Amino acid sequence: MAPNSRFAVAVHVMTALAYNRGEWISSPALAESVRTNPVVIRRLLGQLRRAGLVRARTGMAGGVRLARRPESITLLDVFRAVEGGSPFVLPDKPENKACEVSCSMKPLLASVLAETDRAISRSLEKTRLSDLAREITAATKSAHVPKTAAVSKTAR
Amino acid sequence: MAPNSRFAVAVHVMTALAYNRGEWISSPALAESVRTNPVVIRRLLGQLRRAGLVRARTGMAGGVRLARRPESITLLDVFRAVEGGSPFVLPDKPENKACEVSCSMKPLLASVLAETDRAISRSLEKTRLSDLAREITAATKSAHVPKTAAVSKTAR
DNA sequence: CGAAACTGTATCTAACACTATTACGATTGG
DNA sequence: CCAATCGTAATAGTGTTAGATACAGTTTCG
Repeated sequence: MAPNSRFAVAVHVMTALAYNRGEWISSPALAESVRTNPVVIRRLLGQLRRAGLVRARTGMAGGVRLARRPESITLLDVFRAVEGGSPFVLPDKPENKACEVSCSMKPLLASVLAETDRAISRSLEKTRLSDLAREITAATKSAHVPKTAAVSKTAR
Repeated sequence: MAPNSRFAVAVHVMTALAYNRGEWISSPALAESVRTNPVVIRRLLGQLRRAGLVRARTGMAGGVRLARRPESITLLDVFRAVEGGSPFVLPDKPENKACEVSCSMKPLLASVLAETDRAISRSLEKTRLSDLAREITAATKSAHVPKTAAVSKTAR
């Protein structure tokens, strides 16, 4: 799979949980929806669980559901849970003391990257899981589908 | 070094060139400022050159200088030149036709990531190379330094 | 009770990306 | 001619990620 698809997969999973609000969904079911391995999903769910975004239940008929209302969870919450921090990093090389540019660079870069992070955060916090779930409902309705009705919502 | 430090190094290099406006700076000199290998710098400069941001001159006393005025180059130009596109990617797995969420996910994610990219772009295009060069001048002045004056501006 | 279906980890592997380094041909100035 | 440079190729080492198998602990249900 693509490298660094964690955020995309996390949004997919969280949206599926929001769409199936209240139900306990298993990692194999989510894995089929994402088309990946259940363990990959469980690893991701571990991060989301430790961030307080989902609750898990063990045992048969176990699975995962959102820990909070989908209206109160934004993509920024998901992003923070699964991506450590900035997608860009500062090299941690020591500065070259003989060079004026090198000596001033670190704080300069830090402020640039911090501003970029703020921009990303502001963008992501505009979208809530409830928005995405609603869009899926709309897209599904507009598609000329349900003859069999009551399709398994995620898969299986 | 840190993975994905290309953007940070590119900003460092371009700022150094803006600070030494008009002069031809060699890749070994830039490499000392960044504390990395000259070839790493030359590879990066290749991307910046193909993007029309710098000009190179071969031969002894060769090197690189900005191709345009530092006032007309923003960090977005630098970003576009060295980072392909979005820091996040969509997995290219086929969707699960039996799942409503999976079927609607790709366009949804695409629009979310596109909006994030726009936010990053708007943030980066606010800063011009001339801004950074000026900040280095200010930082260097405020430091209680020049007794020896006329320090080699980059290094060596 | 016992089988079945989960979660949560640990571990291993293969693929991939990135940095660093060495090497070499071509170019240019002194 | 010689030295310093660019541009590029080839290679090695490192780190990250997804995928996959395995297994202990938990819970439901017949």
